[in-house]
Amino acid sequence: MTSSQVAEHAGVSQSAVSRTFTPGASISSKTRQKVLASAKVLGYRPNAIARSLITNRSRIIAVVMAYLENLFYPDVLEELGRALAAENYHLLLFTGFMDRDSDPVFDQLMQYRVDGIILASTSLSSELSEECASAGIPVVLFNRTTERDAVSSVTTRNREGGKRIAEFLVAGGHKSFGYIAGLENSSTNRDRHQGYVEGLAGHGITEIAYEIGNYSRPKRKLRRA
Amino acid sequence: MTSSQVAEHAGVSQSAVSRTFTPGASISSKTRQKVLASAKVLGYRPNAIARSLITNRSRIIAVVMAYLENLFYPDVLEELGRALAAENYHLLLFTGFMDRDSDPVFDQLMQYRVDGIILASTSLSSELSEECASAGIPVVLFNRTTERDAVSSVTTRNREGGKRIAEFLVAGGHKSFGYIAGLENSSTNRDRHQGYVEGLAGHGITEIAYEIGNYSRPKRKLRRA
DNA sequence: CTGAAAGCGCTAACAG
DNA sequence: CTGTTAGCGCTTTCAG
Repeated sequence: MTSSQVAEHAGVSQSAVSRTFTPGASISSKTRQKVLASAKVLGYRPNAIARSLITNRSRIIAVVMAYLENLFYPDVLEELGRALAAENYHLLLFTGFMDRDSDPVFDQLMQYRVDGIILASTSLSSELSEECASAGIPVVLFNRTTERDAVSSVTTRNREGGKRIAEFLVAGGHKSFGYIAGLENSSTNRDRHQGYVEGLAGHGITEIAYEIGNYSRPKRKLRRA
Repeated sequence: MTSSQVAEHAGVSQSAVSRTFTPGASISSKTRQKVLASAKVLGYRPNAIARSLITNRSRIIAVVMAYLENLFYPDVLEELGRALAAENYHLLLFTGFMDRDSDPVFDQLMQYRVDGIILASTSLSSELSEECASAGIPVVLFNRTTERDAVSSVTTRNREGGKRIAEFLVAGGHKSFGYIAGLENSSTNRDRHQGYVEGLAGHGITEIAYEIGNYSRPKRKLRRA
């Protein structure tokens, strides 16, 4: 079903059909009704692909989440899906690859001319971040930060969180302290650790056991709903 | 960056550029190299949107998962992402809406001319399932079954599972039995229940307490990674 | 408000 | 193997 076919059926021009499905386009409600009626009969839906080609906007946002094992991410994903749908955007998900080889992912992603990229649980090589910038594709990091100021990022206040944990433990009367790191060189981990150390330092505590955990646990097997 | 620009830069026809990026196309390796070189310099990537418009294949698979709260689904999603990427397909995710209003979702989904639809944690209204069929879009249900034979589905053997649980409990010497249902009218729940009842019946047990749980638990709040 | 016409970037015959 | 040509389905000037 194409707009031309609908136009023919409705006895109007193809442009009229296009205008019918373009919010705010200049069209009389009479013509509009005719088109809508024909569209319904023929089961017509505008072709988003063709539209994208000419408007240069795909209304697709790429979301890159290397893994979903961390329970936090599915929650985020669901929320993201809801929010994007509300704005009539669509979510192209890239997941299930190791953190290392994200470059080929971007190659794919660029080909779809996505309107924006949300990076969670992965980072962008500086080369690619530059390419996105020069291509005019907005990139936002989620739960990550970076020094490059071209890239926006959304995170929680990890340092504050670490500090509060420290206060909490001290207030609980604890006497010996430790810290189990996540991915050691992630900004998330650095910030939490810093806050924790600072918090304890405020109480004159400097002796803190340290271990690296990498957020690891035995790999989950597929489970049944 | 368009193929024409690359063609000009490389001193070949635009078709040559197209052929360079079409696996199996008839092109000399000399021309190919020239094109590849120019493409690299200019940072060219084929426009998947334009390609889709003419080939009528988007290489996009829509995955519909109403919610991701059940830990099983993120696992599936990750696996799906991996598998699709390996075949050079892309995953358009629809999530974060209530089970009821999935019809508008399909409206969106149809506009993108997806090559196929995977439905998990949601069902398709018969009307839409028909429309997909007539549009030639393959649909597969995941973790759901249906009577309509036009629709394929992938599930685990729930009946067998229910039966085995029964055997297990009996073998453990238990004497009184109960069953907590999930969503009561889902095929998944029906099959498990049936298997469980059958299994127990095999041992002459017919008295089984019954309660509906709806897989519920207090709604999870956003958690930090 | 409406239609005609030009093209978005690409693939797919078609000749050479 | 290569270039030329004709569209894919749509939006967007441009006249009327």
